Amino acid sequence: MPKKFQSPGGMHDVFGREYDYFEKIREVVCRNARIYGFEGIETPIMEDKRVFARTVGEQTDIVEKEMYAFKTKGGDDVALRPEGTAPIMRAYIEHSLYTKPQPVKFFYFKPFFRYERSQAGRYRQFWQFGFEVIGKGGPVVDAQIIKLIHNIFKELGVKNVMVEINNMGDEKCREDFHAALKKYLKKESNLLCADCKRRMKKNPLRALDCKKCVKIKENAPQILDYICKKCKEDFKRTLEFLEEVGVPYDLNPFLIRGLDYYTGTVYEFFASGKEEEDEGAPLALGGGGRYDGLSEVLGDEARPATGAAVGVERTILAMKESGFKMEKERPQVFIAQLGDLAKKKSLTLFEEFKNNNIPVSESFAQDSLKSQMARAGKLGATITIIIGKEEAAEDMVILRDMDSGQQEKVQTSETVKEVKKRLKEKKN
RNA sequence: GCGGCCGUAGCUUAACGGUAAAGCACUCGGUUGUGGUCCGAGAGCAUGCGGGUUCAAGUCCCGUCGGUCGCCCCA
Repeated sequence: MPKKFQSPGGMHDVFGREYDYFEKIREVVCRNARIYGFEGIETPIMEDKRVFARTVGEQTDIVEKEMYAFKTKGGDDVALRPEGTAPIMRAYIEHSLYTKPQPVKFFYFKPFFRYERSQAGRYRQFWQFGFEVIGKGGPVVDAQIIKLIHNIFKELGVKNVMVEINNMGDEKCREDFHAALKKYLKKESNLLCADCKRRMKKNPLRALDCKKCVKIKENAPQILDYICKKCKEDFKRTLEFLEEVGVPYDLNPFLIRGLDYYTGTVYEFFASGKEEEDEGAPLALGGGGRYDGLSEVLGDEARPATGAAVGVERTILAMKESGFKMEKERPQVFIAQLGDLAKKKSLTLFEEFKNNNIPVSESFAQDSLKSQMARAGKLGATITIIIGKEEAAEDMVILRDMDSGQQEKVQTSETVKEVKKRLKEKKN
């Protein structure tokens, strides 16, 4: 008995309705990205492992336990990309893109890989779209990317999108804050839940984001009191720009991003979907921020940079929750044929429609008219062209209005013209 | 990596420990060449996989793989 194969764990086939969602999002993203002056970029699906280890952070879960890393036959350590920013920075440096007019703006829409237990909106192969602006930056750029993503969500019908924003400070001010926070947490450790006590060492910042440890937040040192003048000024201006373009945001002084390369302003997008108080934290749709230090980690000069990425599967979840209706593209015209001569004429006619940019469906592989009509009905065709033996012989076709059932014979040569006319009438 | 729940046809679900069913979907019919309704028929390598208990396992037990939810973390 043949064994049935399954797709690898946490990875899915995308087709049918799901594919329609993907295509819709891709279309909206690409169009908006172009308008905002982003160019597309494709980087290899894998990179030298160090590209991620150094940038994302050796201590992060992504690098420590979630990377699909392996040795090639040649002995190179490579990893399937777990995220999109580091590869793009690598490409920027490798191709000396700082010799281009700055900043360089890239967008992408592609799959990423992280080896972890799958869960709602979390897969081992997942898709993200994202934007990166490298070489020249400033608060206005951050605000514009947030606005861009906000627009995309709006166009995709995702309701109740919330932006949470914070400033993590640059490396220097962050260090001061970390020290102060650690000291505080140590002193107040009796307020911490068991989980937070455990993560004290590795990730003390998480305590501030913990739902159980509410009390600890009250007197905790705030990052915003520790960041330097420049960070503070940048942050303030970003917020002003956001107000200018009408993007509502929540200041979240406890927002922390999981990747090491972030500096300064950071933000995450949430869709608050159905409000159910005691449910877990709403799923983050995406996030981003400044990463001015990244280029140096990869061995280049300092380059101001900022970017954001959004999860496609999570966006689809949010679209569905928001009641977004995927309107299926229905064929307007269907060609049904009967007999060999009619089949030949159908092929020619099909090409003629194609040349006129009118999408046409067919089921040439089926011979019985009945099943072809059934197919046309199922697809939702507006007009069906029927070419029977008789019609083929006299060089005519039947146009059938699928709603009213009315039929009319026209010359084969007039078919496209007549169909166009009818479709137009239908629209009005 | 850890814990809860789940795994029967393409899909949604039945089956007291005793012959594995139904609906939807699919294909074909309901006389010569006409769909979305109706009627009929057909087809389908279905109990995820491997062990165990039992006269007998879809059903109970163990393992494993997958899914799902949560933890961790994150998109």
